[in-house]
Amino acid sequence: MNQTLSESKELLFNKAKDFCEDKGVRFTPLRAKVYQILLQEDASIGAYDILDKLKLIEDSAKPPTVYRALDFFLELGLVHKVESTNTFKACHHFGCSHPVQFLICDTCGDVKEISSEGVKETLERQALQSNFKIMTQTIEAHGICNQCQGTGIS
Amino acid sequence: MNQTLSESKELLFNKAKDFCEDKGVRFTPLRAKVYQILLQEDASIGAYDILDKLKLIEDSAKPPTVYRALDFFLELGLVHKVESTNTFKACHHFGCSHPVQFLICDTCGDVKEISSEGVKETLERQALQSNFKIMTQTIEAHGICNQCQGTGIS
DNA sequence: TGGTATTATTTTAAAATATACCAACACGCA
DNA sequence: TGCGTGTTGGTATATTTTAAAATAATACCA
Repeated sequence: MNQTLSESKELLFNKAKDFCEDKGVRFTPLRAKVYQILLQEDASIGAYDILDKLKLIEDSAKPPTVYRALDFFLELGLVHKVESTNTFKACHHFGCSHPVQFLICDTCGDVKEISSEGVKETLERQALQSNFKIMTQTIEAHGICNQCQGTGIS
Repeated sequence: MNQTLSESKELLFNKAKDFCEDKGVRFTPLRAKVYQILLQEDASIGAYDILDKLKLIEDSAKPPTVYRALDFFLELGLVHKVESTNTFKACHHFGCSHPVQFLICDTCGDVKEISSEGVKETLERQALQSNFKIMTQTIEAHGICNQCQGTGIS
């Protein structure tokens, strides 16, 4: 099947499929296609970019096609939304509950997901000072990734 | 002039005006009106809600009118954008350089801006482990504010 | 295997958010 | 006064997201 995916991503694809089946929700062919498109990206990707790619293999695809699939995955935690760019990214370690933070390179577009308990807890502690009870966190850093910083020393 | 603003907000309004004049940029009547609308809100407010309010006193207002004013204030740091809701909020302590985090109450809509160096630095430290150089941070917590949590004990 | 309930998909449409572009005007300065 | 820059006006359009209704597919149970 997923010949366009690297081996590690194919593993993730199968893990996602199993995850859905375990939960009793359906990993349909359409959802599979959307998920595969998401997996192909190291950057995060916009809904309409997904749509363009999807249309190549699924002529009937329309905006709601993509958004419904995205909603499905977002709900399950298999995909995250990057709020500051209105884009989406497959999560590489779903299943386990974990905090989410993104490092977004404004030079190459790459989006790295990190998962720091410390960051999450620091914000929680801070919120507690206002007696604010946090349900969800959106934490996104924009900047320059390792690759895009020259490695020269002087 | 600003009869609809409380005293503290009128102070802020004047501070913003002075801030612009000091910087040599123009705090025009149109911008003043948009800023006033922003100040009136404790919640954050969407661009089109601003537009609706602006139209009441400025018939010619169109979407670009609002976005231009918003861009102006965003650039100066007088207004922040809440990325997770596509809304905007006047900053209550511009001028001094400070980190920005938002506590967004999903019950009443209130948006509280906090400014924790600790949160900022914790994320920075975390990013450094990936050798990622942060330029800007988007940190937004959704949850329930103090007011909206019952105060009952049992 | 057939019936039924549920869930997914298709399709059309539109709402909500944001920008591009060009012309006209106004203000600050030479 | 005239020039240049910045601001506003106005039209149009792009982008992102959701609504709603009809149809189709699937799971599940008897």
